[in-house]
Amino acid sequence: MDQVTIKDVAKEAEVSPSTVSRVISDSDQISFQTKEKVKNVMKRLGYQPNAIARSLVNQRCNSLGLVMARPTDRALANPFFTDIIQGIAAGTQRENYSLMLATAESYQRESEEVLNLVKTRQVDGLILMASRTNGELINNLTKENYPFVLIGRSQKYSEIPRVDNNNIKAVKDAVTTLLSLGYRDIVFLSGPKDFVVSQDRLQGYREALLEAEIPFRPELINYADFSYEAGFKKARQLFSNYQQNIDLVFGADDLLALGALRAAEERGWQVPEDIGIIGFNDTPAASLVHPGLTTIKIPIKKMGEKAAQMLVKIIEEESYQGEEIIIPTEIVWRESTAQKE
Amino acid sequence: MDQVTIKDVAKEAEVSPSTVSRVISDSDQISFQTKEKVKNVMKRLGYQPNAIARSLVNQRCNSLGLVMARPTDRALANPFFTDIIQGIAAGTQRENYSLMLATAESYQRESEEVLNLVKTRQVDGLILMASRTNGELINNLTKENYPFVLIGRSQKYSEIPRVDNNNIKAVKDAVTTLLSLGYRDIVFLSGPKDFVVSQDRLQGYREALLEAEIPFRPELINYADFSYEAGFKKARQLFSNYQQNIDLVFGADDLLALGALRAAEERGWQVPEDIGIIGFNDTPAASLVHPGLTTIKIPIKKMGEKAAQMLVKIIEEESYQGEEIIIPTEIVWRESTAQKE
DNA sequence: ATTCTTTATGCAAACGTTTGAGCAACAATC
DNA sequence: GATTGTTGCTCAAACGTTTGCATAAAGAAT
Repeated sequence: MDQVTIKDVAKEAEVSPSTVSRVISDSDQISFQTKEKVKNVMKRLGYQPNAIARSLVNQRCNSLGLVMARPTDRALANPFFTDIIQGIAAGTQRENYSLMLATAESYQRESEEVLNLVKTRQVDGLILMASRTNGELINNLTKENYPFVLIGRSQKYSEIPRVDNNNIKAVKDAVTTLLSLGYRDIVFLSGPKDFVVSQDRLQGYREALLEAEIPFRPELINYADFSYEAGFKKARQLFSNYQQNIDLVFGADDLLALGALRAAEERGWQVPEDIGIIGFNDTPAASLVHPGLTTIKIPIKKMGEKAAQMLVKIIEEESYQGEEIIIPTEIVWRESTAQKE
Repeated sequence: MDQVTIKDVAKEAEVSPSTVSRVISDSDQISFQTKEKVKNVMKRLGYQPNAIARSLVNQRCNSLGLVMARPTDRALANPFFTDIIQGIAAGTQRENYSLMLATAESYQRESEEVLNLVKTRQVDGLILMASRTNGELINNLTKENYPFVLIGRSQKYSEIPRVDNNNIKAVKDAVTTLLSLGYRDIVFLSGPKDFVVSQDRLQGYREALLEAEIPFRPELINYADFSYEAGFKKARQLFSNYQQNIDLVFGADDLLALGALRAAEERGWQVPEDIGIIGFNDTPAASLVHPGLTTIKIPIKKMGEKAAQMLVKIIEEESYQGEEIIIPTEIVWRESTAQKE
């Protein structure tokens, strides 16, 4: 319980504290014999350098901060949350840093938490989730030249260290492939308009149609919250309005797609025979439902790892200012889509 | 970027650093006028006390450590993980502590990570997940009187600060109710034998039968990994072996129950008409499948909060040694079970 | 024998706080 | 006018490290 300090080790080994310190850092100013002697004592006493004291003199604490809002829209945050944290934790660890996790009740308070961490010097840098991240905050951090990395995309700030996936391309590629499978009348079930992800995914859809020279039908674009219920309701309504003229539902999130799946089932439509369905994110549930949901998988964990890695590099390498890393996505084909004859 | 220190504030306010410090702690040794003057300067310079320096002198860093293994059995960890972290984070924050998150690749390395955090004094106390937590580790921490709280239950060590739910009672109550609904031949799909949760849940099942004086049929007890696939395979096999003689499947985890649901569907059995199904944990997917899965919900988030709260109390109150907090569970009735006529 | 290098170590200051002890200045008591 | 008490502040040590500089010892070069 009582802490063994460098002085205890020094006394026991009959050297000065500075010598012990230099043994720890494996300085070549210390003779082999002394090193051995000191190392033995350290082991015997179970000595571990006090990280706090170290941080104080080094002016660096070897820890990264992750700030996440934990608001009510749990549905969106959930699968993402797990993987992103795991990834970041893994990356952080690999770089021999610690991870401080701060959460905030709201997006607004998120900034306060961030600033608190920063100002009190509890972390050397920050990983921020882009979802709706406060623009002012990012501005401030940039201005102060404070190390940070963004996960995701913030519309207003493009020249910023970040790791992301290309939502536009992911959807565009998927839709293009779906068109080649024979689908033509594709409903797009988008998330809320004010999310950058929503806008990007929708754009991918439009670009694919444009390229394939398929006329764009505005009534097929629909907005809903990122939730199962919202997807269900919207899909049900769509199905009854346009039943003759749609053959696939593209959900901008798996939850939306799962809602649509349920709506199809309710209507007695066979999936994929009567209508195809595709989602986004490869939520765990996507593989558990029946038929399995075709979806687009983002390697979220890897994104977290990359972010941590990049942040450490920004912190440690004076000249490195960060970059934009785009992680490729992948379509996971399951039974909810098929080749149309 | 450059840090504003207490000395800068002192100089600017024409007082000594100690005075500034006492203003921060709102000591009554400082006059109202001086306090105001100093506070103004602090605000003007944007001063925030350096947490590291503070920790060094206080011998306390105001942060809690959470160590989690992130092994391959992602399925089990997943829904739990999210909520537990959110809860712990919320609790930690409310107590004005920070949260350090360390993950380990394996259960074995979990101990190393823990000891590292502890020895280097990066945290004031630990929250441990019980799943398979290393017994030796717990022994050591207890012996050293190092503050920690366990979430879940470790069989060997009962007199330990922890927050948990009562798995035995939860299952027993559920089974008792199910019996009263008319179910009688209940398959129990257990998790791996070496998990304490598995054993407890199974025991709840047996106690309920015993109390209702229903003969125990050993062939109805089956073990599987906590996974969807394992549940599916086991259930499929059971269904073909005992199709006349079972009317409900109790999955010790939602994934197992979902697998069983799928197996029933494959066989063309109607749920709940032909067979009832119940799970455990109220995984997000439980409400997304059709029919909705009846399940037992643990308020995981609340458990995390309680754990954080208790840990802080242990740290701060000399005399308080912690306690055992049992959080009640709740049955969530959905369509996969019904009153049998 | 003297000076110069080299090697191995110790000294002391610094990092930014907190806090017990000390001390002026003034008021209250006799 | 001396004594005591109170108020409001400052001084300096301490927390456990790291690191630039000084220095002692030993050997090499003159």
